[in-house]
Amino acid sequence: MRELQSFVTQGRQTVSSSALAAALGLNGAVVRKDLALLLARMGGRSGPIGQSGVGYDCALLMGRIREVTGSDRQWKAVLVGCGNIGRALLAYGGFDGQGFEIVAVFDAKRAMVGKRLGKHRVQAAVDLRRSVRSLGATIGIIAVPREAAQSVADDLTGAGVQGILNFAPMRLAASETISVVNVDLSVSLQQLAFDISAARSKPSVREGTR
Amino acid sequence: MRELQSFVTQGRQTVSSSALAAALGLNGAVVRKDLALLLARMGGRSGPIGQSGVGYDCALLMGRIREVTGSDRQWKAVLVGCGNIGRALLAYGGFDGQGFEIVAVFDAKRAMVGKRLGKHRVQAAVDLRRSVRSLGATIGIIAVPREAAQSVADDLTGAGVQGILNFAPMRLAASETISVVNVDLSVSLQQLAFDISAARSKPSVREGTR
DNA sequence: GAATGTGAAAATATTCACAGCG
DNA sequence: CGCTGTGAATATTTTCACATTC
Repeated sequence: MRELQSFVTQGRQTVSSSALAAALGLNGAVVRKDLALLLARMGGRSGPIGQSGVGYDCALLMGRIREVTGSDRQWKAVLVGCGNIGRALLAYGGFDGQGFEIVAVFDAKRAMVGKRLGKHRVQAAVDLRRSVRSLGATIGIIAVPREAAQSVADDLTGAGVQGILNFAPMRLAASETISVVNVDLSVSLQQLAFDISAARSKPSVREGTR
Repeated sequence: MRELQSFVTQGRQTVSSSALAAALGLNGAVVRKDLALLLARMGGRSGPIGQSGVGYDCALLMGRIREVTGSDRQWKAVLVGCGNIGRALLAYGGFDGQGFEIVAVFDAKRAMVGKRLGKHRVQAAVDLRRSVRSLGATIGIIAVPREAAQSVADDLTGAGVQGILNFAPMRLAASETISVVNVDLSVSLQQLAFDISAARSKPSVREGTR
């Protein structure tokens, strides 16, 4: 999506699989196949999306990708924990543009409850279930210390969220019906240390998003 | 490493590949093969690490993994950008225990320079190259806005870091000799949205660390 | 001419299954 | 016996290559 956007920004109407691939450090066939596979997920028929001899219409392709990845919907998320990471998330801002909105903020600490953070008033963690339901939030963001994370995850699950973005450095035990994505700083740092070490022995590159 | 640690905490001396696999939601053979492959990276001979009929010695295995992943070394990192994410990283703390230490903090904003954040005094971004060299830092952490990220990456590269942990929402163009790990909030959220959407159509679980 | 979509081929990864060891 | 280490068997992913379309 980012590369597509940058092509659009450059004023391009269409882009070829190989141009995209070059920008991403991939093989053109990968892009074509991934696109075909991804779009095949779109329930019914969406038909071929590229045009022989021309490439892909950037705007059209972006729309289809948004659709199939769920980025076309509006996702309501609740943030649990407003320590440093929580506040960083609130300040991050880049969510709205992507269809994500933080609709409530919770914290277990008495001292935090009632405080204002941006446009949010911090609520007591006790009210989490009720609040999530009444707001219709579908995503929970866990930004609490490790010790509290599992219990928050259980509360979120009980409240009926469909997915959890977990910043606590642990694997959550969660129902099969819930999607969990972990963002873990120490894992990322260790990944980097490993990549650096590996690069010393073998002269090949490694890059990835965690 | 986390699962191993938790087995140790539970008082276990040894652990079998299948016990580890169960904790990680994997197949025992995967664990054995990964371990064999990972330890094979250890330049010379390290010999078999598990014991037939018993399993793996947790402490020994952890040591070997640390060694091969570079977690046994002490990594010095410089943090560039002390907005919300930067400050969250500083407050995170969990680094020292893992062999990572933030040895300097930089920011481009005049108003920030000279301020104290924890035990660090924020330095002017202009001094980055000199400072990185004199401190012998090997990792750079980019926590600046997207617009500034590439230029910071170039500075870090010029200063001779071996790897970059990038929190800016973009792909950095970097020399092949530098390892880059990206941590991207909007990508993680989109991943979650996709997983949720996918779970609605296909009844399979998806979980991952980003 | 340029570039897609996709079978077929090659490369990787995962799983099975079992000989061998303590 | 319980469990590792690993060949062999599967399955999946990646790449190639080309007929087809605009």
